[in-house]
Amino acid sequence: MFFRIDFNNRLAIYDQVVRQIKFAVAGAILAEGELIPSVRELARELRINPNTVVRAYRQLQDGGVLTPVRGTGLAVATGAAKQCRSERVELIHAQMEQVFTEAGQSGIDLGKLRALVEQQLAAIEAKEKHHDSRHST
Amino acid sequence: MFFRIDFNNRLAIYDQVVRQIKFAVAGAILAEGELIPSVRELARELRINPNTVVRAYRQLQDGGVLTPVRGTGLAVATGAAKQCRSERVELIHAQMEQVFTEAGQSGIDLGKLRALVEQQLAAIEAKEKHHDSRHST
Amino acid sequence: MFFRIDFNNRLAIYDQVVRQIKFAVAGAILAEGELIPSVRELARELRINPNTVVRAYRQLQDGGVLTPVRGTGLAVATGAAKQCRSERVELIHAQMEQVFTEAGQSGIDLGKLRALVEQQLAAIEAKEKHHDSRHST
Amino acid sequence: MFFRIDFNNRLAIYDQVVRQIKFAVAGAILAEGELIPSVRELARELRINPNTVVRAYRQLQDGGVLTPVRGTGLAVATGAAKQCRSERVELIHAQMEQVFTEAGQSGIDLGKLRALVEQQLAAIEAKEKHHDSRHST
DNA sequence: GTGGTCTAGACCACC
DNA sequence: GTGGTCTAGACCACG
Repeated sequence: MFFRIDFNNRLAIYDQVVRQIKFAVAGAILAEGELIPSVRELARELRINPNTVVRAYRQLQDGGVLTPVRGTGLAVATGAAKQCRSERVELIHAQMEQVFTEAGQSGIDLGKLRALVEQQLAAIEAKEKHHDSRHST
Repeated sequence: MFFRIDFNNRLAIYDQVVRQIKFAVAGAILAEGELIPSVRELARELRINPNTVVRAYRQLQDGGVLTPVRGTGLAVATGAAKQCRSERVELIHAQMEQVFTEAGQSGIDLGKLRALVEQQLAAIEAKEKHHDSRHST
Repeated sequence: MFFRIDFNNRLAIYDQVVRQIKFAVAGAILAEGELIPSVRELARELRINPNTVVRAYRQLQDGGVLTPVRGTGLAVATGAAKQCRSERVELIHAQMEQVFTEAGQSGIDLGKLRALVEQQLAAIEAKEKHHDSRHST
Repeated sequence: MFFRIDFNNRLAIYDQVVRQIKFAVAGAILAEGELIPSVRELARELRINPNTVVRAYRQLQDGGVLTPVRGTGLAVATGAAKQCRSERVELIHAQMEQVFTEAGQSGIDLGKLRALVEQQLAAIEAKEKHHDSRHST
């Protein structure tokens, strides 16, 4: 599929799944109306327990991102793309805030901090270019 | 004291204590050889259970940051400052990596991401200047 | 299970658990990869508090003897057997050193001391033979 | 004085003091009727808290090993030597038993165990000879 | 079911 | 007063 679980991440696994599904919808990797992978399939792929996937999917249904298709499975709800795009910024902002707050408390030199940040941004940029060269978004 | 606990943070409380003590040592807020607050005192101040502090302090002892002074309390170990300064970068780097990895996967626009980052950096810079104006490091 | 707690021993209970688990791994009573008893189970069996077991298990994880199997329990880490075998000698040596140092300071007659020692060794030998007769090592 | 405190020993400090005083009496290093060091003096020498010495001395008084000499201090009680000599074996035996029991449980090879023991015995023998060459007991 | 964490409250040895 | 240990009982995430 389109993402992996970071077992070292403090974020709960099902939360990671929720996030990533939302991101996929926001980025149109999952189109509205499209069927998402079955619980079993995603669980196998991510090597996590099916119950964990169930939990994530339920949360996404409750949030209006997914909608059940009788006898078929779950599909991305109509209107979910827009919603997820706006949530995306919030989610990232919230995480950024926490990390930078802690970094600020650490008393680290601002220059070093900026260097760390630039390094990360560059890594993303590199990955994006590589991705674009394969198929345009 | 010199920090607070974020009860909403997914990071375990004792881990937050460990982190903050390390940061304090790294930033020379706690000097080598200096006695740290007693278990009971810190617990009272942070409004957490003494056992939680005990656990953090024990971890710091195991890590060579603190050293016991028999019947008196715990003091910052000699050589801890240097160690904590290098650990500080690692800790922040690790967190950054996680957050930026997720941000990258989110497919967010690189410009928006950079804007978010700059906002955070500016906030830290502002806080630091304010701090410097009170007493120079 | 394979050991008991000596509540009169000055050694902390969780340290006794750590010790005995290491010995069990060293002696191949617990094989690498094998699941160890759950926290609750061992606590029930040894009639100690689960938290005490938690503490011991955590220490063993930190020491690389145990490794978590997500959602399943804790297993003996690969490579732990060798490590525990070498630790075993160190642990016993350290205890021996203490006792014999005190014995030496006591001014006891060397002959009497040797007699005490031989008595203990004989006891162990007897027990071992008895053990071997049940199932070969 | 005639002994040191092993701060790594699991035995409580005041217990170590008690033991060592008894051993000194048993070995006639402290003769019956002889004044023992004052609380302050011993505390300073062993680098322990005077209260700890007080506690040890009280225990020795309760055990009939020491007896107060009005306005002067504490002296070795008459009859203490014999008593301490018999206690000495018991004390060492008890410790030996514990250590060897634990060693037995460890499943260590009997040959290796015996080697460890012989090493310790040899160390004591060497020390004793050296001591005898200075002044005969 | 599993381990991980936290709280509350107790006792001990040592200063 | 200090830290060290243990118990009892609770909640959470994960399988």
